[in-house]
Amino acid sequence: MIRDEIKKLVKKAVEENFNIKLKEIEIEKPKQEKFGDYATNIALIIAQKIGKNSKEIAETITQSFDNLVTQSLFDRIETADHGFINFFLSKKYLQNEIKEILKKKEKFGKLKIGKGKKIQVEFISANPTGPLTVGNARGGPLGDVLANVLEKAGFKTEKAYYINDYGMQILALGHSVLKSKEAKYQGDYIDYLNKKIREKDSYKAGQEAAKIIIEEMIKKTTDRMGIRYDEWISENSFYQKGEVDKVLKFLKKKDLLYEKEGAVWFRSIKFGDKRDRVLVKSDSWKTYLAGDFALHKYKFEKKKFDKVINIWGADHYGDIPGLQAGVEAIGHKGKLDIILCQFITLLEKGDKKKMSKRKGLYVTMDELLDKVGPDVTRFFFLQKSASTHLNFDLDLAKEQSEKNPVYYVQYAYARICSILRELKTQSSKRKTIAQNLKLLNHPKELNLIKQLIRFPEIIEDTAYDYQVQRLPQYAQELAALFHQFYGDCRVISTDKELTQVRLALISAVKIVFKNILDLMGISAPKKM
RNA sequence: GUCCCCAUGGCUUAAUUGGAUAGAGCAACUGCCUUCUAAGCAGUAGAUUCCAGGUUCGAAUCCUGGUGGGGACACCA
Repeated sequence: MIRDEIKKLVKKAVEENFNIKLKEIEIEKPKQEKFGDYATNIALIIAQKIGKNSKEIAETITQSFDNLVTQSLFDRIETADHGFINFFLSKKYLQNEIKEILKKKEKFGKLKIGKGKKIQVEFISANPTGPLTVGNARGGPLGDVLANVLEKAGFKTEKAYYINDYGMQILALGHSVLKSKEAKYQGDYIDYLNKKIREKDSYKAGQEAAKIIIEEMIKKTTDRMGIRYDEWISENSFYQKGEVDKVLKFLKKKDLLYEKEGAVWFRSIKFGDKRDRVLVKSDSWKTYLAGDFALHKYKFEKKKFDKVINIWGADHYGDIPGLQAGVEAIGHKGKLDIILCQFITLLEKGDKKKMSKRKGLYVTMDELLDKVGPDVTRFFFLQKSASTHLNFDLDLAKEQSEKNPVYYVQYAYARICSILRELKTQSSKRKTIAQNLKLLNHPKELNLIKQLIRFPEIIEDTAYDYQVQRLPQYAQELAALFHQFYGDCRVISTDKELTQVRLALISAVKIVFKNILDLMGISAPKKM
């Protein structure tokens, strides 16, 4: 990655010229072309530290790069007004990168950040008490794509769905299925389950119902969304295997449990929590948190994940300290990251209503998939950061689907395929890797290459900060640059050499499109 | 009451985590199809980034105080 190269160069230059040790250097992509392809603000940052003018510092650093310009990596390196240092990549460097991409193909962008490390992303994990709604499935595309990105970054990655098939909501489901007085859930699926289930015991009926809901409803929906889980983990299985009791015993040994008012409490205050948490209620049922401890012990010890990412709804915000305390207590501090997804507010005839399964007030993911299809659905959710509060209106989603940017991206891909088909009919044998890459001189061509070489940076940044919306954004930018190129530069022409290098260029663009679409789990149509 | 998240053109939103002139899409308006797909391209218009202070070379981003919306404060999950 050229960005890494620049990072190293700047770091070295600063350390040599100013005798400062630096941890990390930010190399950014300036918004404006005139500020170069890459830029660093390092001079402004160290100016205060060493009490010198930032512009002077920048100039000193820039001067130490003089020999590099001749190495043909950069056309020029400039210092700007405030002390920014701007790097302008050379044409030669850009042209040669095409070869690199054609050689690596689908492995282009593959990094080694996570080499030798196992990571798990757990997402959706909605209670098995009804169909998936657009609310609780919001984390689906996010988690799925985050896991894909981490895999690309070199981690050994797994995707998991945790099934809460133990506890009061299962009992409530059972009551609902049996149509007893304590029924809480309603809907057609409850009627269906009522007919199907013979079991008369409420809790057992609830467990049976949960199993059916997972198998016949939730799994089908996640399949339709294009999500393939590596593991469906049952909470109840931890009880059956005695794993929950084991964790409790372990904590007791460490003197982290105590009894109060007939319940068993966990001393989470010891780990920075504001209050202690109940693990065993006075009615002897275990709480959700107790199961979660067993779950995370399983994740870290049995499955040996070095890092676990859980994607939760914002309503679980209050549970974070308790779980983090537990993770620390069982000896895995710092290995758990939790991403909170903000809520989706349902707009119904202009009124805002919080979705509620119990009230039967929700839009199911299946409805959305029926109306707009999986590609639009995924793109729609991927574009929005997890912290965005979203107003959701099915009609608006429908309207937006018709003009969804996903088609813009897919259309670019289809156009490339179309050109490649056309070329195939014209000549059967053509070398893909061109010799005359220096013919790629048009600004639209160079801009396109600049975007291509950013692809690995997108993977790197997202692997660190989990901001998945960067992917659809990148894809749109790439598509825009391709469409512009398409407008100005004909690929197929009478100039055979030019045709050949442009063929190489669009082949590289195709590779990157395929890469990014695969990461997002969105189809790459050869025709539209 | 305490804590968390959010507020960006008419709408949906982004901003490389403090960087240079706030970037897209939709909607509106003007051009462009006898040449590889017009689901496209080129262009116009539209923003005091909720308000008021503060921190500094520099703020949508950080701090303080408000306003508005969502969420959490259980022996529910």
